[in-house]
Amino acid sequence: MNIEDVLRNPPKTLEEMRKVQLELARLVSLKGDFEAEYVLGVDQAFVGDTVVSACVVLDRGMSVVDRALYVERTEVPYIPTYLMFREGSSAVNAVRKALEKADLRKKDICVIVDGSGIAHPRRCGLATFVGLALKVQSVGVTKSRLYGYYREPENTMETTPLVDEVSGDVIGYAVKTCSRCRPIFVSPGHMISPGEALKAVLKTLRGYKLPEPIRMAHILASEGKKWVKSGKLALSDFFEKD
DNA sequence: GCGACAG
DNA sequence: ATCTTGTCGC
Repeated sequence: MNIEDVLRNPPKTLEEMRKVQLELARLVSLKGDFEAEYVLGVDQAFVGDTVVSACVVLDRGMSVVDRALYVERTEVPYIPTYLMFREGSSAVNAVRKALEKADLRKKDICVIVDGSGIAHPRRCGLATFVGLALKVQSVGVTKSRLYGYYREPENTMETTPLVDEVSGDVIGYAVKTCSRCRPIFVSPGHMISPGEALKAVLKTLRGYKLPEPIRMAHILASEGKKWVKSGKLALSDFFEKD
């Protein structure tokens, strides 16, 4: 069983999904530094069960280089810890489309996803799924905690470790990115260490609560959602032009 | 049984 | 995530 099979033939029951996550978690690599030339942000918006995935490509200076939208239907409802089965396919396709448009090499990118990495009960969140599916470096960022113990960071830009509730391993960090905001949670998705995942987020912050890649993707997804509702954007084919 | 629970 | 206007505060 490999991840291509998962994308082609998605598990149907929760038990199957749980098993898939456990298997995929074994394939994760927590080695790697944040040295990519380009940072991609991925986020989703919804219109009923239609997923609108947005992927924005930025350079190290956080200037937007390219954007891509991918729209598809989803069968799976939102169930905590099983988010990858609802948004994973669309998210992966949006990144593929962006990679093709900008003609980028997987070795030169880091994908920051709006969702958990290994900070997940079975160490297999949405960011991990995207990283494994495309074999690219990925980082997960969430606005609330899904899994792990942590001490509330008190001062702006203070970071505290996110600890695995069972093993005690450091699986990510809580970061108080702005004075009067709740912290965001960062964890490695694939091919990067917890410390470097944190560096990736800190280096892409630009005065807002969320790192630029995610913030930009969120804005694009909202635009895409608007277009879908007005009929100006239809379901994507496997690979179509713009 | 009760509470927790990404988006 | 989504439904939604104004509004309090840095």
